[in-house]
Amino acid sequence: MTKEPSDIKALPEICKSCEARHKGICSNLSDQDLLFLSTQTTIATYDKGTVLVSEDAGRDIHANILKGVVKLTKSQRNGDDQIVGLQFAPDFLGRPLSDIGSTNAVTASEVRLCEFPKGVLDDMMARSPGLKDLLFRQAIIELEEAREWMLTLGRRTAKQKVAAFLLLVADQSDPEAAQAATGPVDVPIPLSRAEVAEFLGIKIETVSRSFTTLREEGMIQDRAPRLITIVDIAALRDLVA
Amino acid sequence: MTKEPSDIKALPEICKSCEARHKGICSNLSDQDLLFLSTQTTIATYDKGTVLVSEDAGRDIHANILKGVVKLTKSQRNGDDQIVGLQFAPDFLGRPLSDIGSTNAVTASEVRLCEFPKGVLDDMMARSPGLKDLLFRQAIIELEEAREWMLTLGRRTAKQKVAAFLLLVADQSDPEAAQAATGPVDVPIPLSRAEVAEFLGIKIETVSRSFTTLREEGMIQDRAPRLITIVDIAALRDLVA
DNA sequence: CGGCTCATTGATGTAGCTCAAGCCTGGTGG
DNA sequence: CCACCAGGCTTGAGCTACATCAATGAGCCG
Repeated sequence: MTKEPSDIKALPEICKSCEARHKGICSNLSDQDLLFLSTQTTIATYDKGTVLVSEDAGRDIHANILKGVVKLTKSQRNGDDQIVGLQFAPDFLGRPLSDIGSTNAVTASEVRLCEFPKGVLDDMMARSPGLKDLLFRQAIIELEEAREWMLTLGRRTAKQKVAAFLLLVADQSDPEAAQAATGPVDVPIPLSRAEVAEFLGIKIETVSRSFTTLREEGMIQDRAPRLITIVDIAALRDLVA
Repeated sequence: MTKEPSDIKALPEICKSCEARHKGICSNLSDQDLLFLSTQTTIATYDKGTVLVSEDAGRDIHANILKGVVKLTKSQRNGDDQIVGLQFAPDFLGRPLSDIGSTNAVTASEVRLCEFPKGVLDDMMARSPGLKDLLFRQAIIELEEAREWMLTLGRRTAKQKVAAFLLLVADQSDPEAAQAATGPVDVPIPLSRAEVAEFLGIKIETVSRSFTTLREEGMIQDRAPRLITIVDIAALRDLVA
């Protein structure tokens, strides 16, 4: 982990080019609120595999994701975890009401964060109702996504699960191409096979077999390790039903 | 469906004994806000199987649940649905930011609601920030519950799924007994076998077999149709891991 | 080059699905 | 009051998708 203290005067440098300023949580802050917030934040980069939020590890980061992918997980006593969601830039990461729940957050790649100290978030929410609205909105979006994923976990075959995963990632990495009715889409896969398995509730071998089936059927092609292209995204969408 | 217009002067009658007044969404309203709200609400009772919220049926009720059980569902084009959550009194039912998502709500029993007209909720949220906080809080709680259920859907066997369902219902219908470390708990089952199957992502026959296995193992006993007793709730909890 | 980790592939086992037959329970009508 | 029927639940017999166990291959780094 490396830290770079944010320079108070450097607001434009930090925030101007920041996605969170435009699409994320900061988009609704007044200039002076943003200036104040920027004096409180720390930019930090974490290696893959770092625990960012965990009840029993006592970590509870609140931050905007600037770069990278964070996986949200739930654990059982027996040891095997379930990935319950992924977060990408410029999502807000952290538990607004941190007394509730026991979801953990772990980096799935190198991740760069813009962190708020615990407590500053609450102050800002009290001060700027627009911020609270945005967090409320994100919570509702995440709730919908979670419920949508329950469909994938409960009602779909392994092949459909992998297809759903590819669509999710495609939509994240290249929204325009993914929304298009047709045409190939290049998709970087942000997770290892083991992590995909954890996300889909199946075993790693089954993930692998599903990938090769999709490849044999011409729906996807391998470009490089961790990079595939979806040949016909409409067909893939169709498969998921 | 039957309707009873709420009497403006009858605030005490309607709200005093209402769970929502104490534990639910109304608990944070001032007396005059509550009085105003009560002039806008309608008490209504719906038969089992009534669609309360559905994007494409054009229904979008906002209400407190006074009695009964509501199931939240997601549909696929292929026709088979997934129940993604249950709601009980005195939960708030409805989509605070109704532009997001496509979850449906259908009554699983006879249900009595205290309905707000669409729009009044937004007014009240703007007027009473405490109300917004409560809705925010409920959204986060539901998000955690959804993610917890993803564990059940993705990582557990049929028997464990049924056990998890019984624990969920027990905790809902008799929290004190369900929290207790030991002792039998009577649990009314609010769903048909078909609905339980839809909730757990398994087939109805498998639900049935799991029930009989649990019965044979002495973990549960049949009391009546739709009423079982959990003989040893700690053991059941243990099973789920 | 040897020793990693990660991914693929094959062979076999099994939980849960499918298909199909009873069986209660409650309602309806003679 | 009983006979009948319909819908929901249970049980059985076989099948299939995925898990498990095990071996091999491909990139990567010391």
